[in-house]
Amino acid sequence: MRTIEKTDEYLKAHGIMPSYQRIRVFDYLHNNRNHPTVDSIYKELVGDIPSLSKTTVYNTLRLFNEKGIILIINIEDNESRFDADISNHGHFKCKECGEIFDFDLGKDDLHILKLEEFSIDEQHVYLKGRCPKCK
Amino acid sequence: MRTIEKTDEYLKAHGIMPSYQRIRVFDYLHNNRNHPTVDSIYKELVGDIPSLSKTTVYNTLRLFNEKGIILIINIEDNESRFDADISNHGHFKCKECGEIFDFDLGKDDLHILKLEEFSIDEQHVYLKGRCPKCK
DNA sequence: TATAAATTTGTAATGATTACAAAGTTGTAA
DNA sequence: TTACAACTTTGTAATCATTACAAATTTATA
Repeated sequence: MRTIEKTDEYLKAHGIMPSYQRIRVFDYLHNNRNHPTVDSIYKELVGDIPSLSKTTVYNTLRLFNEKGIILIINIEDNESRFDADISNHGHFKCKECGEIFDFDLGKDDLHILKLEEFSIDEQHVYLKGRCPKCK
Repeated sequence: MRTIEKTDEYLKAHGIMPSYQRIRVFDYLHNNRNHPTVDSIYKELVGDIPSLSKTTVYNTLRLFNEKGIILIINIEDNESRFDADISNHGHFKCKECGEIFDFDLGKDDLHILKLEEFSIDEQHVYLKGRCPKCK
């Protein structure tokens, strides 16, 4: 479990003022790698922070993404998911159980060779199918 | 320009009853490879088909996707786009001009090697950045 | 302490998508 | 041809994630 002190420094180092709500949202993402939605983050935290507003969760996640400390995962068309793991990796969603799995992306990035004239900021790789358990 | 007769046969061959609306929606997608949204498809066709309903466009596109003759592109989080090119390719969106470019995907699919236990139905690769013109 | 700036909060608006039922169309069998 | 069933289209209303906005609260600064 990441301590409050460490998150405090981490947010400051990325130009984010470490308010209590922001620290709690980041800690939740850091400790829960199951790619939660806004709603699940809110529902989990509002028990501890009764005053918490869903708008604050939205604002906070947008800020985190702008500052580059989280990724937004749009593997579903109706709801965004969030990931504190900002390393270069892809996501697999099982159509049966709904779970989302991480997987490494080769460093080769063959397709980028064909896009030399383009400058690439973001890369999203989404796979869908059945996981080993559901197959 | 694809003729109505050819589209008629193509839809039938994929188990889709070729109504006039379905033919027109498919022809539009086939002839316009700029990854249109529901709204732009609707706005374009309703001039020719005054009775057209946006619900029909939604229903038609969902059916086409279920039958495997179009792809749904969710490179944007707020609106889906549609593509009659069902070959294995990725999409690049320019953050400046908004245009979406196609690019080939290597057949190697390195990352899939690490997912041998998973069965993969769909693969989506979305890149974002600046296109050559806007860079 | 006082004041300005930043953050949080609740409510209302937005907008894409879906649900649903009525109306219209097409196919089929007698 | 006619009647009936199945399918398709249409319009309206509902859904639901997200955003806009302004008031309230908290924090930073002088």
